[in-house]
Amino acid sequence: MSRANPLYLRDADLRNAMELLFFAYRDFTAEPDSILARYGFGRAHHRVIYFVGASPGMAVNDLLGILKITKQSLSRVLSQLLRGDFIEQKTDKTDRRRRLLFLTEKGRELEALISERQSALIARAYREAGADAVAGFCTVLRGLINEQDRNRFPGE
Amino acid sequence: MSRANPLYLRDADLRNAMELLFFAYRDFTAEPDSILARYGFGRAHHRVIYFVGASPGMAVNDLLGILKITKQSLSRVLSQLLRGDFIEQKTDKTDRRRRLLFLTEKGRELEALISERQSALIARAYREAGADAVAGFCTVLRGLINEQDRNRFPGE
DNA sequence: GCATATATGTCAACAAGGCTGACATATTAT
DNA sequence: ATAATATGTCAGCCTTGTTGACATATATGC
Repeated sequence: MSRANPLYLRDADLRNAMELLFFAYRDFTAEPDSILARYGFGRAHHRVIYFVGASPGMAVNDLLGILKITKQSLSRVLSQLLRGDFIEQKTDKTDRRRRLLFLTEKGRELEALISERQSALIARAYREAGADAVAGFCTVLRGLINEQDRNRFPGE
Repeated sequence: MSRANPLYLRDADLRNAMELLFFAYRDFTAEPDSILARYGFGRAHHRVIYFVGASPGMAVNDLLGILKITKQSLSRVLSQLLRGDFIEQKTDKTDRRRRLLFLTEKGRELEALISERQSALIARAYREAGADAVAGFCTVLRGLINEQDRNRFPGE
C-alpha cells in the first residue's frame, strides 16, 4: 500500500494537515456551540447527549472511556442533564451497580436539532468532495485515532 | 462531480464522520497537551506559538482572526508567552500601531518539539492511508471550513 | 489640524469545563 | 468476610473562553 502510493511528505504537507484539522474542528463546533448556549449548555453537554443518543443504554463508565475525562468532570455535566430532564438513568438489571443512560424525549429533540446542523455541514462537504475523497477522509482520520478506539470504525 | 460520484449518505455515514472528527481531534491534541503542561502552558499557548511560527511577523489582529477569540483572551496567553520569552514583538515600521509577532529561539524550540510529535502522528496516518486517501482527507476537511478561511488552503 | 477610526493593551468579573484529592455507598466478585 | 467495582459528591484549583469599560498610540479622512 505505501509502496503502491509512495508519499513524499514535506514539512508543509504536515503543517497543512494540522491547520486543516484546527480550522475544520473550529468551524464544525461553532454552530452547535451557539445552539447549546441557548440552553445554558456547552460542548461538554453535547458530547454526552450525542454519545448517549448513539448508544442508548450505555453505562457511565463507557462514556468516561470515550470522553477521556474524569468522572468528576462528567458528573457535573451529567447531573445538569439529568436535572434538566434531557437524560434519564435506569439501573442495570444484571449488575445493579451500573446506571444505564438514555435520552429523554427532550434530550432526543436537542440531539436531533444539533445533529441536523452538523449533518448538513458534513453532507455538503461530502457531496462536494465525492465518494473517493470521503473514503480517504475516513481512512486518514481513522489512522489518527489510537489503536483501541480505532476499532469502533469500519476499515481494514 | 457529484453526478460522477453520486453519494448515498445515510445517517450512519454522517454520524460516523462526526465521531471520527471527535476521536481524531481528541487524540491529535492529547500529546501536545501533555508536553505543554510541563511548561505550565495549555492548548491556547500552543495555537499562538504554532501560528506565529508558521507566519513570522504576523500582527496581533491577524492572529485574532485565525483563532476567533477575543483580544482579552488572546492577551492573557500572549502576555505569558512574551514574559516567558517565547515570543517577541516588533513595531511595524510602516504602521507603528501594529505589533508584529515573532518566535524567539526558545519559542522555536518549543514549537518544534510539539510539531515533531504531531507531524509524526500525521505522517504515519498519511503513509498508512496512501496518497489518494490523503488528497481526499484534505478535500473534505477543506470543505468543512468556512468560505473565507478555506482559501488559506490549496484546492479547486 | 481636528475628528474619527484602528491596533493594541489592560483591568475586573464571570462561566465552562478540565483537574486532583478525599470520601461515601451500593453491589458484585473472590 | 474481604476486596474490587461502579457510581456519586464535596471542595478547591487552573485554563481559557466571555463581556464591559477604559486607555494610549497612530493613522486616516475631511
